[in-house]
Amino acid sequence: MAHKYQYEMPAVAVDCVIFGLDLETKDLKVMLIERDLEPFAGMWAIPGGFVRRGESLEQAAARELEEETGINDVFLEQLYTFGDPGRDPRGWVISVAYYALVSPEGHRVVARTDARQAAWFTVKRLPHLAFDHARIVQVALERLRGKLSYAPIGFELLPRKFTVRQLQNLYEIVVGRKLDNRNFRKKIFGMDLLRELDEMQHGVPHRAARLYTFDERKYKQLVKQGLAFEI
Amino acid sequence: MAHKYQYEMPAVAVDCVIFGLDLETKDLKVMLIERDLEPFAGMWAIPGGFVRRGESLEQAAARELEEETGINDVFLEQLYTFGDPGRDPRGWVISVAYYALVSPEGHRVVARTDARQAAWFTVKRLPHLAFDHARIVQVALERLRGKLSYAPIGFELLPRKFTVRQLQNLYEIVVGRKLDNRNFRKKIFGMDLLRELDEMQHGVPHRAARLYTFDERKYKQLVKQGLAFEI
DNA sequence: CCAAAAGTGTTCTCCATACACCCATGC
DNA sequence: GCATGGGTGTATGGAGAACACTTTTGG
Repeated sequence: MAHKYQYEMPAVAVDCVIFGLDLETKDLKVMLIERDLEPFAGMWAIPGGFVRRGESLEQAAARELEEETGINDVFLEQLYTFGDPGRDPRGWVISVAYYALVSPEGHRVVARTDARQAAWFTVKRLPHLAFDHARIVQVALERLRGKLSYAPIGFELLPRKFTVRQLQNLYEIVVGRKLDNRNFRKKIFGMDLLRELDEMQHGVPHRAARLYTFDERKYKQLVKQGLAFEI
Repeated sequence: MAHKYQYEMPAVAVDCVIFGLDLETKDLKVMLIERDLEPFAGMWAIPGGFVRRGESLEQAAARELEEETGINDVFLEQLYTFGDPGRDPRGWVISVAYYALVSPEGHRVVARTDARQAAWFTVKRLPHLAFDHARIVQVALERLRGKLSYAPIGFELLPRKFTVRQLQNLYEIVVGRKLDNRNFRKKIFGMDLLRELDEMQHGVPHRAARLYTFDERKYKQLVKQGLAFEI
């Protein structure tokens, strides 16, 4: 039982930075919710809440994600734990932050039934955030940028079937710099991680691009051989 | 006040994986303490304890480190937060894990005054550990190995004045594979991060090697220029 | 003078980069 | 037929990897 310890105890929350991609505007987005309770009522924040007895931290993060935004079954990874005294005006609250990567499919617009609204914001122009959430988003962005170059997590931000150009756009958006398309293709195809589909892109006013999927089996084989993903 | 929340609350601990280097035997070591309290009394564990009101998580980790091993003023970085239900037989305890890197100077042998003993163990042959500490050490090892190749944290494990060979040994020990000394020197010197001292190694039964120190100012300049450390 | 580790250059291969044009499709 | 993005090859330079001998010192 927790209360047998001699010291005062903190509350433990999980908060989740949700990243999404707007393939049209080529923007990296973060999903925020509008707080309906004090403190910071009416202000934007990343979704989160208190951990419950009997659940793991990751389960708690997934539950809060689902409850507050309707998003489920996405890439979710622990980011960092924030525990500075004074970070929450209610008292002593330690927050275990996670970040999620969601594909554009099915999560384009999130409509929640409860009063609280959720909406996507471009990372370049975020509103003022509640608590220390600006800091948390900052850390999440650094992690995403860093990890993208050595782990195949970018695919989580794309639809299941995507074009090579979309993949390149993703990297350009997150890294923040243009890449040479010939060199990019060489590298991607050289890793042999994409499965070419018979299907083509459609509904575009120009030549249709071929669609690919990320081949997780090939990736796992590659890892076993000691070869790493790198862009 | 924490107790106004409706849910039961966990206790929050910090635990710390302490890495050290044995330059003689070329072993990577972890410092463990023998528990004197239940649960797991008499078993080896990584040092840790509960966070107190008013201190940050990092302060708590540093305090526990000092209290239980006498080590202070060392590299300390947050690792991961472990919160699976059932990880602590006393009840619901979430642990924020840190890892520390200590240099051989002054911390070769730790003699604590209280009953609990602390000792260095080779990572290759650790005893059975209390709680989920084996898992925590495992995660810390992976982080150390990974981070060593893109951040200049290895110097934290060496004495302030070291030879190039000692630096190479460090990398060979942690990465677990022999490196070509000519290529290693080329790379290290090419980054221009070491300050050459007028001093030489002494007390060795063969040609004495030159001593160097890590030049943090040069490193910070390098980072500003967008150039990254890499081995 | 012998043992042991320090210190030093060159060659080759491969990968990253730079760079420009034709192709397919929708309108 | 034209506008728009899709898709393709080559040449060059730089970095990493492979590789062996001389130098210095203590004993």
